Amino acid sequence: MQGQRKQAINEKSSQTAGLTVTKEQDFSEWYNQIVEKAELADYAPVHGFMTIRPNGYAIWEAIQKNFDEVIKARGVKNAYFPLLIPESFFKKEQEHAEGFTPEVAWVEKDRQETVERLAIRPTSETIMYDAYSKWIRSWRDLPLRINQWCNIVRWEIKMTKLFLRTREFLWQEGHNVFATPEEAEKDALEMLQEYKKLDEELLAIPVILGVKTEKEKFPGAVNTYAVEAFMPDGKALQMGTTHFLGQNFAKAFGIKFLNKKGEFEFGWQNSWGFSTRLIGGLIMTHSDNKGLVIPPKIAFNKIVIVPILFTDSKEKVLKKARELEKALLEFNPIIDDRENLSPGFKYGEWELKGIPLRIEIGPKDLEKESIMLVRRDTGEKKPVKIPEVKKEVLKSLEEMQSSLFKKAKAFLDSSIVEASTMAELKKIIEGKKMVLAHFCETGECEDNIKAETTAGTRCIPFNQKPSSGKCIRCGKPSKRKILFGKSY
RNA sequence: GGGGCUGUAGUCUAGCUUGGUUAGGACCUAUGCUUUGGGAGCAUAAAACCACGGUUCAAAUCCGUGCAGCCCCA
Repeated sequence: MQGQRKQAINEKSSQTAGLTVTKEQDFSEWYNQIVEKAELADYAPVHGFMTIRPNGYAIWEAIQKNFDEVIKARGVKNAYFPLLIPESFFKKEQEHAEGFTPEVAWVEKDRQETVERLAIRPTSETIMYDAYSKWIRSWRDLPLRINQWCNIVRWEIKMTKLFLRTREFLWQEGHNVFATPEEAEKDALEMLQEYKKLDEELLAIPVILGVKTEKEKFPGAVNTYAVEAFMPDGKALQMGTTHFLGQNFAKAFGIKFLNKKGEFEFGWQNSWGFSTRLIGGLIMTHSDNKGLVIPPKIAFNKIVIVPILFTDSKEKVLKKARELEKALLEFNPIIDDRENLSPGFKYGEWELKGIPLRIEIGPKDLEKESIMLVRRDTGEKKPVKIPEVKKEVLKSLEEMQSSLFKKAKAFLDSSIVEASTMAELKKIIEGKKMVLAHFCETGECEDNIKAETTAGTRCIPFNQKPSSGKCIRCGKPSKRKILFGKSY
């Protein structure tokens, strides 16, 4: 809000609304302005926390609604587990404890009555699996599939980027238990496909699927899979992750069942989650220099109707606009009948807020029994006869959805470049693209590549068919290629 | 983890260097009138020095600490 932001505005002080920087000029500031001006979120009084405003929360609700149906069809049930977790729970699984302890927020106040500290959940494996150990007794209790929609707190030292990095965020975390490893791993991979579908079909954000390296995987997991998108500023963004946990947590928490032979066995588990970060990815991927662009499928209000109000024809125009509103009710249209604002102002405002379609209706249109239909992403204006409106709206929404995806897909595809030397790799990453290269998959080489390239280079998970070659760093045999790039 | 910058009405700012009238302007908001096909006009009103401490006759201004925000580098 201050600093850079002020400088940016000084340059264009005559402008009173809309964005004051372009996506190309200053990506980071452009992002901040969209979040603020489209009223998606706001800064909270406490460092690293954010308030999600109704416009932003509506996007989250649409994601929730869609995904909730998906998981329920898979037999997952929603539940809710406590916010506070006893410290001892954390220490039961060693890798998990080491991975999360540095960023746990502890509740210290008024806890004299107990010796034990309480953690605000940074993730809920421990508290959920403690409950699971009580609930699971027999093979007949499996599979157990439970998801929760909740908030979590990870007390990072550095942060702040609304939606992308805050200390508190909302997410869903699913935790399933199976009788066999095959089922658990298969389910984790299927969930990865569900994430891909959600990201691509609903959010219109193309993703890459893959498995994380040893260094990048979730603390306590056997395998971590992820879907990653690529942002216009040259950084990858994780859009969902699933973990095959093996029996690590089951052994730590005593999740065991009697199998058909009457023997005790530990359960095989997986977990999977995505967060409000998706909203950050959505904003960065589709929005432009006029403001937010929301893919139609995720937009709650898909249409804004702007009646053009002249004194002598106001009543007639408003009446027709209200009829349209009624006819288009299923798209949750906004009718902007504010009389003190000019149409131009309204166009700008709704473009900033990302409403997918605009219907302009004025006296000239009435004479022709038509309206003007305007697409948010292309700005294309099209006269439509009134009886055809619903049909054209549906068509435009579909076209917009697929056109946003195609555009983002073309960008992703053009952002992956093959390299065979470290010099090439560095150059490509500096050019804000990702590198596809052979890699020996040792932690040592991973660290070296990170150290030798510009800041923030990471291995990006990528499912690549096996192919033989030499590691780009050490020259040792490589079984497949892997992606490298900067990452959020 | 390292470095830099910033905090004045709901928003953007002037004033700070060199302490000194009633902290000025614009947008927004409210009311009234006139308007409305790409960001309308006039009038009136309401509204601010991040917090705490220090220096001083006097602090938005100088100093310290805290809180908050932004950027760059790891």
